[in-house]
Amino acid sequence: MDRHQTEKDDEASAQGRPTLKTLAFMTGLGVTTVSRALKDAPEIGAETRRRVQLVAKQIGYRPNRAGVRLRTGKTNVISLVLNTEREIMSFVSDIIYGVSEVIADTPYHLIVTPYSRSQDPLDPIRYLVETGSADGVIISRTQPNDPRARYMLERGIPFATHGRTDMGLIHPYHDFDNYAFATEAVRHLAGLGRRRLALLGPPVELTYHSHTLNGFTDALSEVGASEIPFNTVSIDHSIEQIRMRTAQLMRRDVRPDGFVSSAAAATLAIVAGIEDAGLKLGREVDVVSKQSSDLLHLFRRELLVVNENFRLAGAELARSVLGWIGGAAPGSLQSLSMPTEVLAYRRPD
Amino acid sequence: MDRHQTEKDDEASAQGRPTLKTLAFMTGLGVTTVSRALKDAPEIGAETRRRVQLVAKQIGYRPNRAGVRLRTGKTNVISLVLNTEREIMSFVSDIIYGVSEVIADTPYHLIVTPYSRSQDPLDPIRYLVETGSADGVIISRTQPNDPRARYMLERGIPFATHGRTDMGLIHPYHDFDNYAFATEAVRHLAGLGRRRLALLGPPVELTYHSHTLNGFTDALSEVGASEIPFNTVSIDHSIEQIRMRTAQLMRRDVRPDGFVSSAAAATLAIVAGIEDAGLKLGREVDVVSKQSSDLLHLFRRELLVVNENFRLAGAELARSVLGWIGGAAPGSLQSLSMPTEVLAYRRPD
DNA sequence: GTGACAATCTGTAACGTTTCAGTATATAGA
DNA sequence: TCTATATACTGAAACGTTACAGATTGTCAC
Repeated sequence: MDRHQTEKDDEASAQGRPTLKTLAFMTGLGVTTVSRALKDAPEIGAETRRRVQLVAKQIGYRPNRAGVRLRTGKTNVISLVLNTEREIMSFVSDIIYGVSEVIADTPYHLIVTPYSRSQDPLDPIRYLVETGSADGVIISRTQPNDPRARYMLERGIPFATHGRTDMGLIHPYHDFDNYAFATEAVRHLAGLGRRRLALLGPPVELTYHSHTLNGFTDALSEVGASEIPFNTVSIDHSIEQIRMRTAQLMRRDVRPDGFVSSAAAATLAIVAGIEDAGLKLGREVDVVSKQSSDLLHLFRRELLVVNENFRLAGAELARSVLGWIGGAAPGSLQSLSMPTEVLAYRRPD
Repeated sequence: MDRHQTEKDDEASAQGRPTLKTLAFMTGLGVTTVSRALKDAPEIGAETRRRVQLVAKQIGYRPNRAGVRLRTGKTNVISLVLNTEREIMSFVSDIIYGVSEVIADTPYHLIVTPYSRSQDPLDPIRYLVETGSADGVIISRTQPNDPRARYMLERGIPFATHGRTDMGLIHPYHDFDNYAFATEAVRHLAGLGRRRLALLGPPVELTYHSHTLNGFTDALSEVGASEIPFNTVSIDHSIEQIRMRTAQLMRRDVRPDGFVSSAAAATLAIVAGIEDAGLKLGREVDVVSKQSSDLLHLFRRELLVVNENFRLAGAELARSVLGWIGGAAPGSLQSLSMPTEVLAYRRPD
């Protein structure tokens, strides 16, 4: 009666990582029972369940990921897809930490899937989907009509986008309200008496370009200010390019007396350009900039800043993907983060 | 004679991702033969090999990672272990890209394994080793006597450290020559007539603390300058802390007329502190700083900078780990990166 | 005492791969 | 013609897990 074991079970006592077989041997149960007991299946007796779980904890049993993955197809992997050339530096670091924070006490691992300038952004996505390498995907640099989102939606693989799309398709996203950022920025500049404003925004292909631009122009007409076009560059351009163009612009007859900038590094370049042209921040011109870490006010105290929290974005995106994987409705996994009011660390008076 | 198949093989034609079975069915060979043909095993006929590889390419066969991993234990994963609180921002981003660059055309995936302040740094390593989650590991924030390196060396898992250890144990590393950085920095400051120098270095527990400090003090005596102690803070401290301490220091009677700073963000804080005390960079005091992205000269043109290339570090570290996995001698996988000469973007004259 | 039924537990097969121990054929040597 | 050997291929087993389809109890109504 207590001789249930087959001869093979004895091997289970061999050293190495404990498996279900080890647990089965130790508890005198079958591997099936052990497997089910560990996941609280209903047809397992309460005492058995407790016993198995106790032993499992004691010997530090951890399910073999390859075994689970092979059998079930579940990878327990979230992939973060990043552009290795154009991504904002602090974005990469913070979003990774945000994601990590959320998946820390889940069985999920985070894998980073990079793609470079030259590649079709769809390439890494195709790879992930075709090889079934991840249960969920996070993408950034979202476009209004984003082939990646469409592709993943078609294949039914859970994902979340940093930034919204505009294709009439529903999927999880997290976005910063760049419309609100731009309007706030313009209003603030107007409050300082600035009347001719220039915008250094994201590149046209990204969705938040139009969000930012719309906020900018709407607020311009609201406050009765005018735009000095500055769309030969975007925050994707090099520091040197932006600096040079800014200096050119500031040497014109009609030059802006205010800037709105969508990224901190670009703001450094704008300020350098302004100073190259012999003008002074806070005197001839003011700049409102987004930043993701609290450093711009050290750069020039006259800078006006709005904070965008990428770590929070990472956490939200991770929560969204996990939610979708867990069966939640994609439409319920969308979030928008509001900008803080414009922060002036020290206004000259 | 052409009826080798068992009844089961017919299933192979079912849709879904192609497997070895699919290939075996299509080529009329056994799965073993296909498996061996794909990895250029010697006992496979030349024509068969070519035929199998052609078909495999045509239908886009990709080995199932879970299958390989389960059978062989090979994960094809490199894990980058990061501290989610203390890591330098640009370090995270650049090192990831550097690693990605190297593993791009290998079967390896990069997984990011985070740990937080509260945790024992050994925890994530133990997890990786115990669960066999990675074939190779990259760690940063290396200490002279680093329990993580010792642990991995004992278990025989390939790894590389960013920074050297000092335990008499041999393992791959990549390091920036911080001794050379500090000596160069001091010499340059001395060349500008600076005589009382302060060092804002890494925290004491990291190996490159003493490298930096030794370079600093050695060069001090070489040029006959003296040290103003500034070791109540390190580059790990918050911007606010560093700023405050710097301002305190600069208001003393004997204050430094030169700083050496090991990190760009810390340098921003130092400069802010200097200016808080009513002094001017380039006049009363000069600062030499390491930076990893080319932004400090925009901040204050008087800053003197030395570049440390983290992307290259990432690439080197990845190459080292892959090399070790591939059977190279750990001692042959060590590299040291020399600092550029101190760059002054524009010296006031 | 029998049958029905629920409550627990179990072995087998399969996921895709590689390794092991072969098998079949051809070639060569005697 | 026979044996030995090299060449080219093969099936079965195993890695650790879960799903499926039972199997073994005990309880209860009749």
